[in-house]
Amino acid sequence: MVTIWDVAKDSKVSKSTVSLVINNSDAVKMETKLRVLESIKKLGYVPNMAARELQTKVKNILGMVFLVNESAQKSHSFHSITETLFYDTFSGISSQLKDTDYGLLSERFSAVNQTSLPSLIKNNRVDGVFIIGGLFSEAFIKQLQERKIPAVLAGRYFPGIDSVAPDVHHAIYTGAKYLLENGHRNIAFINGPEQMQVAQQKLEGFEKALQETSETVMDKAVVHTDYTGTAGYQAMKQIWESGKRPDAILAASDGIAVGAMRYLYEQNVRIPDDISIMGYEQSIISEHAIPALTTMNISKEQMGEEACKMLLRRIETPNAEIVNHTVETSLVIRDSVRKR
Amino acid sequence: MVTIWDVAKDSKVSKSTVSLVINNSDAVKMETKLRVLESIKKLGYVPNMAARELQTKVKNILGMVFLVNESAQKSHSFHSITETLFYDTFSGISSQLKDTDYGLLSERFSAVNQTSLPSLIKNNRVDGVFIIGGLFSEAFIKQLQERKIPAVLAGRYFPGIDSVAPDVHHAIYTGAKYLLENGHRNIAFINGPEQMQVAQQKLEGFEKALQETSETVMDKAVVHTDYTGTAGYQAMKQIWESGKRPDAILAASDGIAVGAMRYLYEQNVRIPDDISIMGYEQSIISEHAIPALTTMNISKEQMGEEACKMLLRRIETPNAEIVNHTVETSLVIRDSVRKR
DNA sequence: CTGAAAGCGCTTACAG
DNA sequence: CTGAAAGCGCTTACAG
Repeated sequence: MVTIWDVAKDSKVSKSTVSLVINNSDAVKMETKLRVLESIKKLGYVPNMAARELQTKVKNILGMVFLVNESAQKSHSFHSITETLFYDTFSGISSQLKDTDYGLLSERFSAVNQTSLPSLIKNNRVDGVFIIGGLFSEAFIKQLQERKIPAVLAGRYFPGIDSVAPDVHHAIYTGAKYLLENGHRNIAFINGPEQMQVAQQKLEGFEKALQETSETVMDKAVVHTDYTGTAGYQAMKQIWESGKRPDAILAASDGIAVGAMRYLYEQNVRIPDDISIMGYEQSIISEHAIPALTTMNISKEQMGEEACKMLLRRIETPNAEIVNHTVETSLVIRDSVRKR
Repeated sequence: MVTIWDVAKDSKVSKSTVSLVINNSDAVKMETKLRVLESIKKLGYVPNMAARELQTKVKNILGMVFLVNESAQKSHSFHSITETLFYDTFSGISSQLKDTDYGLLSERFSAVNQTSLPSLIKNNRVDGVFIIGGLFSEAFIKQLQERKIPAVLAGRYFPGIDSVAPDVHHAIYTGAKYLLENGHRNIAFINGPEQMQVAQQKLEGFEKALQETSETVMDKAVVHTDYTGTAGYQAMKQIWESGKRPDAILAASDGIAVGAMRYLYEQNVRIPDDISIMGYEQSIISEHAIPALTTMNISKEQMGEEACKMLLRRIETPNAEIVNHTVETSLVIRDSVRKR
């Protein structure tokens, strides 16, 4: 292995000088610098990260903790809710890290039922960490804070810690509004699990949109379920069998939406001819649904980018004020909603 | 930060002894060992990876290079082919790494048009590397080999280097066979890009199945296209407009299948009543398609697991013989194929 | 502007 | 079974 010492010898300077050159110090005469750079290239020298870290304490590695369910079910079955959050956020972070020296270390971790920390953090392998997804408990966050490791949450807000999350309330509001604008007055809202804070925000967004409509809404139905295809299917079935005939469905996730579409398909109800449907998340399945699903884009990739900027900032200035960032959402109009 | 020295002081032994304990040497008296372990727990000592690496040269980090298209398009649009390969392989590798000390460093990299290596490798940050996906050139593999870094390919075979890949030929053969068994005799095969080796294997698998049928196949159509939804849509359109009316479609990817389904949907052709369709890959979109898509499971997660075992083995014994592993594929029967 | 020296926190022969 | 010592490849004051 070629070391700083080999470079020093080759360019006839001391190790110190080589080090200064590597670290782009301007305290080196241009002539010397060039000579050293020459040797570096000639010898194919690559700095040893471990040696550097031992001195500087900076690892140049960020951690990405992807929160998953304890029950390690098949990653993308019809029952799954993880969908493409991981990949999208990863892409966002990656693109932001492209021109830095940081590497990205990833770990799947279940943070709901346990108070321990990901080994990434426990073993001190990262300078800072992204927590992806909402599947964490308060205890987990407390642990994280005690560790005093720079961290930012991506996907869910939590007080007292940096976070980036979509404006859930506004997103659902926008979706509902769109349905209303298209003449739908009998809307069924298939929401997420009632006990989750996010579901509450979604409900409020939905209600707000309805209230702003001057014409009275004829009917509405709100049902709570999981964010999965199967759950959406069951919820739709329940609505249908209860005799309700909404003219539009607002789903709290693309998974739910597609599940509902499946049920309607089986009942020979045509979308959007007989009923309009609107998803939430802009995941891969919304784009590939038939008909293509109109949905809300919650900018997961952008969330990753933003999270990355925030973490880098936090590492630089550990005591800066906590920031809770909200990411823009937008309507993605495709083929599942029709004017009534 | 608490170091080995603090532990040594606390348990009244030398640093050497503490080091031996940490590394599970059996050359330490049980009594001493216990005392040291006690101190470690008490002080919350965590070994400094950098210092260890500086000595041992092992980083305990594996790299995962995810091959992407140069044209950095939206990660999961209807035009995308990456789909869930990344996440599935990652899951497989992760589960295999769970009980080891290895961390997993990831990087997106475009390896088709350039001969440089991922920075993961260039900067010497990993002990070994997974190359995920088939989007690499021969030059890339050469570079990799010159580096002499332990590496295994996941998703595509290449001579002279460890690899895990599905048995493409057999998978498509099985799919075609299934269509045949269901009485279909007029099958259109929408294959991947003609110049890709994989597409060639797929074609052979398809042809083989047809040849084995004693009854003569009435008609068949083979068209080549990209592995995307839009490409599948266009290919189906082309077939349809040419006047062909196959009774079954065999698609070389779930993306293609769903694209074709979209076109058929627009033509008011019912699946599977009027036409059967079969995908390939068992990606998230096949499970969520309406009707749910019958497809071939190419065991991406298992591929990740296998790749992981292979890489670990390769790191242990660098000179062992090259192995090219083939992973089992299986038919996933859902709702898009009907007996004729 | 450049060099000598100390030290980061470990591991690993080598003595005893 | 345990300790003293060297050394891994860097960075960083400190001299000059």
